[in-house]
Amino acid sequence: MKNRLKVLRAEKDWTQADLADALDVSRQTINAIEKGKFDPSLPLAFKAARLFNLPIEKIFDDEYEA
Amino acid sequence: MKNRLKVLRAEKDWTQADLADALDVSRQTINAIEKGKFDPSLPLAFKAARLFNLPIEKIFDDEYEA
DNA sequence: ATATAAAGTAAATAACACTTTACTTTTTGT
DNA sequence: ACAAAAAGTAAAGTGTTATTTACTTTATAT
Repeated sequence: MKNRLKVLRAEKDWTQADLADALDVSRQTINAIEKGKFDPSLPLAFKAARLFNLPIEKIFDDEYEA
Repeated sequence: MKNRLKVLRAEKDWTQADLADALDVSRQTINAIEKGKFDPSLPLAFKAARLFNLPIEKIFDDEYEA
């Protein structure tokens, strides 16, 4: 699943480590999600949505298949 | 995490099995999610949102802690 | 150019989403 | 009351999300 975390981070001038701290996950988790290695859990997606004050759908992009 | 699946199902007069079929998961998975035993994955949440034509936040309710 | 910060990557492990099978309890209809 | 459908529950197993530690590569600043 694609996401706009890198852009949203850039807008706030945050490093991956900054975002990781804000979301209470490891820096590697942020990196893996940004690189599309795996999808965040729903609670983590909610946390990101609250942090950026955006709906989940405006951060994560589920281009649906079948 | 709370959710409104039971109500949304009722509005369409669907059983847990009907919803499970529509979302391509097992009936037990629907039951467990409805009973709050675990949270759906983000892709499954997106699928439910599409099915009910609602934003994720209108189906799942993450009352945030800390 | 070189030091430093940031980002990328990888392996091992832990935690959780989801499945299958199977059984019990509750609800609904006649 | 009774049968049938729906919902609830549980255990064992699989795959994925997320963690930690640690190392390499890329970007930034002086």
